[in-house]
Amino acid sequence: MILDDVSVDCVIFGFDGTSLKVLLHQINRKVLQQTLPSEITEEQISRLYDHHPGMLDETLWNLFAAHVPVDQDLDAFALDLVRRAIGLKNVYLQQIEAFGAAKRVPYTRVITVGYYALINPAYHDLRKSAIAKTLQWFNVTELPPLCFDHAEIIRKGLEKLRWEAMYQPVGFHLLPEKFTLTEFQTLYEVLLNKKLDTRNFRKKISKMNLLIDTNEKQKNVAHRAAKLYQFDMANYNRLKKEGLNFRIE
Amino acid sequence: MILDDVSVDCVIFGFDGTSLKVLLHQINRKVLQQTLPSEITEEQISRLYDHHPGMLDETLWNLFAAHVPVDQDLDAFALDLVRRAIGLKNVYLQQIEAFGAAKRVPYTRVITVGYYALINPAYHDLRKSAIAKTLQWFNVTELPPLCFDHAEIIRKGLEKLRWEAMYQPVGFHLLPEKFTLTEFQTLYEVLLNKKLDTRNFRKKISKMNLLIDTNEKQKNVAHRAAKLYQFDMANYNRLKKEGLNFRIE
DNA sequence: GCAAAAGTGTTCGTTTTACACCCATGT
DNA sequence: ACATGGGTGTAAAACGAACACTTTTGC
Repeated sequence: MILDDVSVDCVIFGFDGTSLKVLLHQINRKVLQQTLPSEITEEQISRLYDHHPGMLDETLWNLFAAHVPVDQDLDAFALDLVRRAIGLKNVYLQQIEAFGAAKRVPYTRVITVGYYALINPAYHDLRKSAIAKTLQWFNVTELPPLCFDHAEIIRKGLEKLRWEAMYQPVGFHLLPEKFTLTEFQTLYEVLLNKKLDTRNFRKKISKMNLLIDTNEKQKNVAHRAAKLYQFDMANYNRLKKEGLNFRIE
Repeated sequence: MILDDVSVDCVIFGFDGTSLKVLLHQINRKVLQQTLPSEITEEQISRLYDHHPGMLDETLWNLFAAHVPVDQDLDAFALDLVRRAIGLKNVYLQQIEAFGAAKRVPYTRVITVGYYALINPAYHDLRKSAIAKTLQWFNVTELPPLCFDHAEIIRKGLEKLRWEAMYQPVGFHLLPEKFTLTEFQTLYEVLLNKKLDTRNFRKKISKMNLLIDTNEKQKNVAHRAAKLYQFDMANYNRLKKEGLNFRIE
């Protein structure tokens, strides 16, 4: 059994080294069946379609959304949803907030809880996803027409991501496991939407002691190869207890 | 018609000049009828009671909560709820987040959206409230046994309030319209849970240009009377556009 | 005149900003 | 050898932390 009036919507953010992207999809009945929990009946799916005509509009794009099963925790269900969408675990997931305008979905009342996920697109072969054919990455600054209030959910998600990235090292979830300082800086320039001074940025980061030098370098680049670093989660947790305040702005 | 599986829970914070308080109440059937929207039938109230036995437990205290009417915006409904609880408008209200553990309410599935409201207790004669007899302010550090996951909602609300107070001047909503710098400092000491240096605090505040000197002073105090200030909302909005960053930590 | 809280400046160390050149690598 | 991005230090300014005494008021 699912709750007819409560859904979860996931904004999946990715960083390709240059710009911040959102993963969107277009939906059809077959895809919907794979996206929703297996216990859902044909009749329930039909009802969803009757209530969400926008879902079938081929000019509109969607976030990953599904109605919440009556017996599943909200957070756990949001994780499931991301897994079904892109076929992987270990995704960093945060709740954005609840969206509850009475008419956000026409014809029926659905309150949705927004989440955002951070992934590194290079890690994920989207062709393996069950709904691969309709998946596409969009630049956050150039979104296509979106279903329902999905544009608003993305806007709020982005606002929250920016905020969190400034005060907690969540940015690492958008990078490959091993990354260069330039990649790291570019990510923050994109998130904060402003240029940062390279020397000052590097000084700040290195004083934080949050990176492990892997002693590896980039390969096959047509310029001096950059050192590769890893995020030092263990040390971050240690320092956080002692009151470290991470801040990049 | 109300949604059986979606409710709103409001944490009402107040500051009495010394410590941060939460307004809680104990509930009975008569009170519940006044708290819920008028369209709700007797039969629906009975169902609520069947599903929420904790609500009638006289040893437990509650946040202000109600199920969401099918045709009302979530934010607007949360405001209504606060008004019904304490009988006033112009309350600062923020969403905390959605709480969706499958078993947060026993016997039935209810996802709740938490909000926090900031009020100044001196302004509000709680005796005028419809549910006055069961209302009580509790220190946030000395909460009584609470219904459901209300302790968790308060904890998260407090966390969010602290966070917002550090980076946005929301603290003003907890003070009287005219307040002294000492009151303002005490508020932030309570919110941040640490002592602040008076001279440095005053320097910082005055550099922000967010206070209007009312040219009034305290009266009938057994010591030098302090100047009274007002928050300069107009200037705050102007400065925010130019990129002021309010920060107290 | 005394108790109680209001109000005020300076010094010192830290952090932030601004800024320009040499280095390593692939072609 | 050249194009491309990687990597580094220093000086000046702004900011934050620490700290003690005088003023005003009611009793």
